[in-house]
Amino acid sequence: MPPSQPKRKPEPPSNVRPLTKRVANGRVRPIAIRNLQGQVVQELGRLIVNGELEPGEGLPREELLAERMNVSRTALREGMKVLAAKGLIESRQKTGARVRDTIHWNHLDADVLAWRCASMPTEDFVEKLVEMREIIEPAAAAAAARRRSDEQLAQIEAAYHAMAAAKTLDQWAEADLAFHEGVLHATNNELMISLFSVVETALGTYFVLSAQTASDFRYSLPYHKKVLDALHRRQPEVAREAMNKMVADSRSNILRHAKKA
Amino acid sequence: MPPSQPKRKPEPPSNVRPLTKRVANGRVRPIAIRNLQGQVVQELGRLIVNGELEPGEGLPREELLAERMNVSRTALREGMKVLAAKGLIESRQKTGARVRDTIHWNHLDADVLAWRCASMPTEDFVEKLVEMREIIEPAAAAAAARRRSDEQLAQIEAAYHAMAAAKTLDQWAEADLAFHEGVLHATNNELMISLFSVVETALGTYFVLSAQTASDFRYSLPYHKKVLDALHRRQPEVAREAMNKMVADSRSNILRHAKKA
DNA sequence: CGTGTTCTATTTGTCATACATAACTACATT
DNA sequence: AATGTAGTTATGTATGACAAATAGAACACG
Repeated sequence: MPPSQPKRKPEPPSNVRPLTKRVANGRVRPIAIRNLQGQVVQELGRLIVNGELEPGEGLPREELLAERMNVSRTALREGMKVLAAKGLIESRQKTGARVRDTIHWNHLDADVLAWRCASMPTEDFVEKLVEMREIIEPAAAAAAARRRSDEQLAQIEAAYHAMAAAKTLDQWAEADLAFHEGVLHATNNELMISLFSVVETALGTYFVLSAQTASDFRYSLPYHKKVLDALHRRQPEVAREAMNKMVADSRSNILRHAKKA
Repeated sequence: MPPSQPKRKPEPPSNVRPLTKRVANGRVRPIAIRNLQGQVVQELGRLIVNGELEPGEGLPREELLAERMNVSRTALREGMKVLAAKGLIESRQKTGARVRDTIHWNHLDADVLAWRCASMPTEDFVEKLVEMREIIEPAAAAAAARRRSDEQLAQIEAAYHAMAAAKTLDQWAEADLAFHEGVLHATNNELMISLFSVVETALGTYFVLSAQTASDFRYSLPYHKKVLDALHRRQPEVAREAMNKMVADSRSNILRHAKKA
C-alpha cells in the first residue's frame, strides 16, 4: 500500500484547498474531487485498475488503511462501497477486503475506463476500445436513422457545424464528442446511450494519441457529413456504412500512432 | 416515500434472520442480501427504477429516511453511495439527495437491469433489450471465432452439450446462459464481457415471457450448433450470421409473447 | 491418525453522537 | 441596488463502542 502523503491533520489553517480540479487534455472528465470519500475512490480505484494492487490481494484492515490515507474509517468505508459497486473489490467479515478478479470489474464504468487511460493505455487496450466502437457506432447510426426525432437531428447537425467551424483541436474534440453523443441519443435506446462512456474514452484516447502529428485534425469531416446526411434522409444502411468507414479509418490511424508509442 | 414496515428494533431476540434469499424464476440473481446496507440499496434502487420516486424528486433528509427504513444513518449513507455510483441519485450539502435524470443512470449495471425487470418489463423495454442483443451477440460471435482459445471453445461446447441434455426449462436456461457467456468470454475483450449483464437480462426476460407456452424450449438447439461449428472452424462471418439468425428468431418469438401480456 | 466440533480472536458491519463544512436565506451595511 | 455578513440547515467527516460473522486454532472423539 502507498504511504500517501499526509493530507488532513497536518493541514495548518485553511490554505489552498486540494480541489484537484483536473481539466484533462482533450477528454471530458472534470469530476472535481469535492469529497474526501471521492478522493478515496479515485486513489484506490487508480491503484487497483493500474495493477499496483493485484487481484486476489487483500487490502489492509480498514482501520490501518484509513489511518494511512488520513481519513476516518467512515469516509474510507463509503469510498470502498463505491469501489465494490464498480466490481473492483469485495469485502467480507474477518477476511477483509480483496481486489476482485478483473472478470468482475465493470469495465464499462466511466471511472474504470478513465483510470485505465490515466497512464497511457496499452496498445492492446486501445485495440479493444476500437473494436467496441466498430460494433457500437455503426449499429447506433443505423438505429438513429430509423428513430431520430427532428430535434435530435438538429442537435447532431449543430455539432457538425461546430466541427466545421472549429479552429483548435480542443474545439474540434468537443464538437466531435457532441456529434457522437448525439447519434447515440438519437437511437432513443438508453442502453445504447450508456455505452457513451466507451465511445468517449475511445475518442479521447484517439485525440491524445494523434495530437502529436495531426495538424490536419479536420480530415474526418466528410465522413461526418455522410452520416449526417443519412440520418437526415432516414437511411439506416447508408448511415451504418458511413459510420463504419469513419470508424475503420479511425482504427488505421490510431493503431499507427499507438505502435509508435 | 414509503413507510416501509419496521424491521430492526421490533425484532425480539434473534429468530429467523430476514436473509431474503431470492432464487428468481429462470434468471440468475442470487444476491442474497447479507448487509443492511445492501437492503437499503435494493429497496431504494427498486423504488427509483420503477419510477415510484421520480427524477428530480428530492429524498427526505438522511436522518428521517434512516429512521423510516429502520437503519442507522451510517448504513443508509453507505447504501446511497452505491446508488450514486450507479448514477441513480446525487446528493449535495444543504440541498439533499435527488433522483437523477434517467439519462445519467448506468442502464448497463446488472442491478439496474434486474430492477427494471423485477416487475414485468414493458414491451418497449423488451424491444430495447432485443436490439442490444442483435448488436452485441453477432459481433461477439465473429470476434470469438477469430480469437477464441481451445479451452474457451471447450467450455462453449460443454454448454452446448448441457443444452442438448437438458430435461427441464431450468436446466436449459442455465446451459443456454452459459453458452452465451462462453461466447462473450471467447472474444477476449473484457469490455465485451461486461455486456453480459445485458445478454443475461435479455435471455432471462425471454425465458420468463416464453415459459408459458414453450414446452418445445429446445427448438433453438440447431442454431447453437451452427454457431458452435463456426467457432470451431474459426469462421467469423459464418458465426456472425448464425448468431444473427438465432437472435432474429428469438426476437420474433419474444415480441409475439410480449404483445400477449 | 483423521475427522468433526467448539472456541476464540479478528475484522467487517452497524449504531450513536458530535462537530465541520457547504450552500441557501435573510438581513444589514455601504 | 449591490455587496457583504450572519444564521440556518442538511450533508460530510470523525470517533468510539458494540454486534455479528467467520477463519483458524484448539480440542474432543471415533
